[in-house]
Amino acid sequence: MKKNKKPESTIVDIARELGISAATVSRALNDHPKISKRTKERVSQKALELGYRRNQLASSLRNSRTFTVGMIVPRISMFFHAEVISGVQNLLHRKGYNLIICQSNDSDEIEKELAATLYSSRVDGVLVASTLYTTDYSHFDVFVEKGIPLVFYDRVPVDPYPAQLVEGDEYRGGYLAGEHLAQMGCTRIAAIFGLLSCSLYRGRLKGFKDALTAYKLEADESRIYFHELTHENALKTLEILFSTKPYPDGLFTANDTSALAMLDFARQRGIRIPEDLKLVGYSNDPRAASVTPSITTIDQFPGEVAIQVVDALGRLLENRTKSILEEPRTVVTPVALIKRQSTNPQ
Amino acid sequence: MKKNKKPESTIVDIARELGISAATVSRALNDHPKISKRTKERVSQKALELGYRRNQLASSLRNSRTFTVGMIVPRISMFFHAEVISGVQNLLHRKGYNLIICQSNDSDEIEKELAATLYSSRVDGVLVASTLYTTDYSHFDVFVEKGIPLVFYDRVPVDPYPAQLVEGDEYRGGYLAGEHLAQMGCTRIAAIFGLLSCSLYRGRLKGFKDALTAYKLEADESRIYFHELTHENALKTLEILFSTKPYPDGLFTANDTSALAMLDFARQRGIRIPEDLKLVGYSNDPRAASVTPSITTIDQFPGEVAIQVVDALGRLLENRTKSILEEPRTVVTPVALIKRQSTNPQ
DNA sequence: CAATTTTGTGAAAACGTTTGCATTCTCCTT
DNA sequence: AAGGAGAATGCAAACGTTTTCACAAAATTG
Repeated sequence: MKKNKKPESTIVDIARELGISAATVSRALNDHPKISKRTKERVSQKALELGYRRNQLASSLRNSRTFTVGMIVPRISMFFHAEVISGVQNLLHRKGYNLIICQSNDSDEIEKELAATLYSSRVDGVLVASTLYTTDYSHFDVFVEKGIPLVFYDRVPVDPYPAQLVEGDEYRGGYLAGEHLAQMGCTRIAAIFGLLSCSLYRGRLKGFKDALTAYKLEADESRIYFHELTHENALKTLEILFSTKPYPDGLFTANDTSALAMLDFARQRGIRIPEDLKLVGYSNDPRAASVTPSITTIDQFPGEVAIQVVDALGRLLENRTKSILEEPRTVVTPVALIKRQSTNPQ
Repeated sequence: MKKNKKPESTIVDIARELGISAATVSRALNDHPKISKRTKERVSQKALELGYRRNQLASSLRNSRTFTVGMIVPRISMFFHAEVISGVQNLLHRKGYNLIICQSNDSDEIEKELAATLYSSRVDGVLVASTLYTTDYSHFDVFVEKGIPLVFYDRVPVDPYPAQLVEGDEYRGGYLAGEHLAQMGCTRIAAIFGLLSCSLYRGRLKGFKDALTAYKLEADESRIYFHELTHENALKTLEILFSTKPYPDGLFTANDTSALAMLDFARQRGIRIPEDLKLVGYSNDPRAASVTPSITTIDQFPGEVAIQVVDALGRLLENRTKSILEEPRTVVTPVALIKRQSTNPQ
């Protein structure tokens, strides 16, 4: 199937055919007020006829605006991130922006590389949920220096960084979880968090501890674990937690994958949930709703996060055209406790 | 925080500082063989010093290669698609390509728009899982005409279309499901499919019917339903299916969401699974594994789909540089039956 | 040592679009 | 009728890079 690729037609082609200048064609296509109605009609007619499509590259080069936004996420297929991406993409599309998606696979090396590529592509703005291990954010400096809108969300820099931040109310999430377990009568509460290098878990831990304190339960440090929140890691920790009596009667895991691991472990060891142990997860992963017993968890409202992220970006994009730069600002998105069977004594 | 955006430095700046020509700088940066080692070193040294980053726009405009691939999917957050996107993004990144993601939200109007935008952005290739309703594929003609690599996957054109196709083995998936239900002793087998406008369900239906026939079970048309596969729709259909005895003793749903709906319905109506009814879903959604009873389903190996898609695209991209165009070709990716509790009589 | 090849570099054009400024033409105004 | 205003368009430069062609200098050859 030999294809004779037609060459792309340009405004120059249109101009030639119509016997006018390329400048006029350009203005006509952009609905410039000084161009006569008649010319505009002739131009758009001819454009259609020749199958003309604007070359966005050339346009962007000239205007230094690409109408493209870059997004770096740790893993596209994680439920929360997939939802945020989906929301962001829809919102940006409405504003006439494209979205370049990159995933760091939670490697800060790759993250660096991606930042460089996005800069090369001269994106108009960048959205980042960084890796769990990013502590040095200097690979984003180039965007700050060049005044390119930069928004961090979810996993945000721990130390002050001159960019917009959109973060979940991690403290409240942790607090709600701890409070709920306390209210349900747990006294030996254990918890599993991710590494504290990541902003997420710092907040959750603090909120969790404060809740226990508020309920006159000392947070027992020996029952709090920190590691990457995978299914396997969770099982290992649970082995330890349930190796010596008294067993914990409440468990907060900082993601739902670990909570699901607890369910497996419980089934295998004959631990009854919620009777013997009450369980709270985090993220409101769809699986948490469909397992038996369903898992009490903290919803992060990814749709709302998407809205806030795009909103913050939008403000920056507008300000940039006015070349006013905004103060770094932090937006906190809500969380909510979703009560389910795993903490419900009937 | 007023920022004086530094202007971006260009190869011309480097050239000026070094007292050489821009052409030489360009060649040095691209590791052109004719440039002396010494010059290359001086250039890359100075580039680093000035914080130079290639302007990909200008480069692309000149070379008419953007190293960007566009991808149109119905919904980013659907499990299967999120997995494919994730795989594709990783593979493309390794090849030095960026990925622009677009979601059609299953609207063919939006799909059209997105195709036009991607063309405007002069992507080097396009990957498409079309909407459930796309029957007219002419908005992709522009890519075919201009010889831009185009790969359809998952939801592919039903009628012949001159592009590469990567589709799951839908026939086999349907067959495996029907066969398994038959082997487990079901005799009154019902099924719920999506609309037959979509390639997916045609294949699954045919395979399913053939399996029943092979097991001497006539496929009872009155027990086969077609509609958009949402939770609510499934419940409505189930109301009908379970309104008159004899009730079905086997059910195949063409996605897992509907299978989960069946689980809810069963719980509510006191139908025991698998004792009273055996259930097979499709897609191997993570929820299918974690519910009780866990749901037997068909895995589509999204990772493998990603590999095949990128492979097909890769061949096209290479051929394009040699300006040989490949015959349209169809690759079929495997599926597998994952047996779980919903069909397992202890 | 002259002739030839090789090596390294530069000048300029090109990619397709946008835009500041200039220009033409028409239509008023006094 | 001269001058001015306004409308519609054109000219040419610019965005930053790559590449063809040409050319000088250096190295090789006989």
